[in-house]
Amino acid sequence: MNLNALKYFLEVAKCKSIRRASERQHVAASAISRQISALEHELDCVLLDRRSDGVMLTEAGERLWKHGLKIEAQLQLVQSDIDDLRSLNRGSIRITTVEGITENFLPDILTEFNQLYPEVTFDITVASRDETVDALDRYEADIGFVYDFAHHHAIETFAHYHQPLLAFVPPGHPLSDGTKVELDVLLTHVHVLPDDSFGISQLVKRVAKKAKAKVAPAARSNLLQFLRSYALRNQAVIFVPVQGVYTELTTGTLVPVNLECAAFVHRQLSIARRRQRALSPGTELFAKFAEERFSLWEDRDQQALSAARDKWWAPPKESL
Amino acid sequence: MNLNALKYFLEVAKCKSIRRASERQHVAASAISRQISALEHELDCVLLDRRSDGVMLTEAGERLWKHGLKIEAQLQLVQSDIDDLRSLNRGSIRITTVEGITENFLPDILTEFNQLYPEVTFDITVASRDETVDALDRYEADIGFVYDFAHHHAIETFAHYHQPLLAFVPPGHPLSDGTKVELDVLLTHVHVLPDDSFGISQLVKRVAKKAKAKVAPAARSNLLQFLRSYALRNQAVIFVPVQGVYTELTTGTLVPVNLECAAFVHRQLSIARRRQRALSPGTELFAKFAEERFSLWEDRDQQALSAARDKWWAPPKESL
DNA sequence: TACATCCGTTGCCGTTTTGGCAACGCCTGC
DNA sequence: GCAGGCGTTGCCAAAACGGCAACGGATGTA
Repeated sequence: MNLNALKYFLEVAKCKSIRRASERQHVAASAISRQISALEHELDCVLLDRRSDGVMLTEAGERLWKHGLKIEAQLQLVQSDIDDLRSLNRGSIRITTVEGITENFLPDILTEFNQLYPEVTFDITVASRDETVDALDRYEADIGFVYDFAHHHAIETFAHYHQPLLAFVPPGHPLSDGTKVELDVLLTHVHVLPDDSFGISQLVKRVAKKAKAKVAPAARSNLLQFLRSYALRNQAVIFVPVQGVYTELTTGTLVPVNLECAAFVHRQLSIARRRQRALSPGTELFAKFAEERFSLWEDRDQQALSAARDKWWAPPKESL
Repeated sequence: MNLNALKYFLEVAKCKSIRRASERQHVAASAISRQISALEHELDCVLLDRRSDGVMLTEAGERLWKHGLKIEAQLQLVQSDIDDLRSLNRGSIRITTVEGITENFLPDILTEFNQLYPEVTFDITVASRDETVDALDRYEADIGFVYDFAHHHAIETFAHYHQPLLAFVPPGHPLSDGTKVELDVLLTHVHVLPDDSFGISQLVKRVAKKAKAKVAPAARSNLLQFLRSYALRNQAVIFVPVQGVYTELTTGTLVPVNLECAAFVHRQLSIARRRQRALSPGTELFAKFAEERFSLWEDRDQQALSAARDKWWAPPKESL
């Protein structure tokens, strides 16, 4: 088998077109056409279903694609594994992550990591949980960060950052003084939620349904940043873990609500990786590094939260 | 990277010589020399330590070798995965196994499997436990059978065939009538043992040491078949699981000894495979097949054993 | 129906890569 | 000092690759 042919085929599989693949690979379409013909002959099967508007993968093509991605990843690994020998630790780490840690935790640990290994560069893609999982599955990302990951045949998680779901309001909100409140009552206030692709939204709805409370967000978005800004301007309740509003919490632009909800406690951020895939030494190193930082940041979150409570919440009644 | 270059390199790594590799690959030595130079240039490292009598792998070479084997295995997998699409299930399954199941269990299930999938061929290598593990680790075998496998970073076991260790003697031996005997007494009789690379030998010695009994085999061998033949001719005790003497047990040329030893009970045969390695569909199929046959053969072993006891052992005293 | 447009394929031909051969330099053992 | 290994290099032929332009087929449009 010829690696060039495989490379072309993988590009065609991505583009679903020989012509587009030829442009992206900077070769003539005929070259790709021929290489793939040779591949088909060698494997004794038809890889592409030629249509008038491009190509579709046949079942055999799908299988070659699946293996080809793996082989491609393996080849990249060789280079970094040998580079690692000179303890250069250069190369790029591709991270796909869900939003929520992109403002503090992630930039912070990346900076810290870069101080130790300046030659390492990062390639960060922010995406939904499902897209993150897909990117890992397709070897388009080396590791990923996801919330409350349940199960996927090809993905495994291996480090956990405990991040309970909390509710926050801007200062001045009636609940900003630490008044104890149940979820059903809280939801009668103006609130915002992420869209249903977020675990947060699904969780809040599930718990609300049990409590027979009505969820009627004043705004929904696939961008937490928007929800924060909206909540600030509209005195709305926002549901996020501390990390999602860490900056606002420490600067006093958002205040925690005194909500206790058992179902919200067990949320966690995890590092995810593709099963049956070896990672480059640098990526392994970074994963370990991130894992170590998890507990540090759990403490920071907790401290920020306590400080905010102490600052904003009225002293408990029994001490009055 | 060029697959041809990698292929040459892997051959060189195996042969530890460019010339020998060139002969095995049917190309000129100069071609290989150049390809490897190119590879070194591309990876920016030295792969081979050129000596007067051949080459040695450098550390970088070792790493490339490790990855290369994996990539090679992946490539083979593509072919069989696509072949499998036509449900031909052809191709070869490479099995490395320890001795002991090579006379009855293995030929039997292979025959049975071949009746279902006639296009599959087998490549059986009998080796020691360590060699079996090595073969799996180096991708030279697809799956393996080993006894009492403990731990190896790259190998995992996934099906178990319970095979207690027993003692057998030829008919006419004083212990052939089912006289209950302890290990220390049994070892005062003439006995034979496999060499120390066998788990059997290690286990018997360990237990004997605890019982302060002396192990002094009249014969040792790395071939069970020899030990059986020797035991038969010399009225010696032989330690094996039922599978090791299944034929002799059913034909009445060997008789079980009435030995009870708790430490001997938990031995098992397992199927082993390399971690992080996908197997061809046919191999997966065969592994499942073998696993299913395990329980059937556990029953057969048990029945053969019971039948032999009923036939040879004197009735228990209390019934006299 | 005729035409334009997009697709993948094929024939031709120059370029690049690969491999065979023989000579070379090097080391080791006799 | 010489013979017999080894890997490497220069030279040249063979093979593989890729660009270009023309072609056949499918689709959409006037």
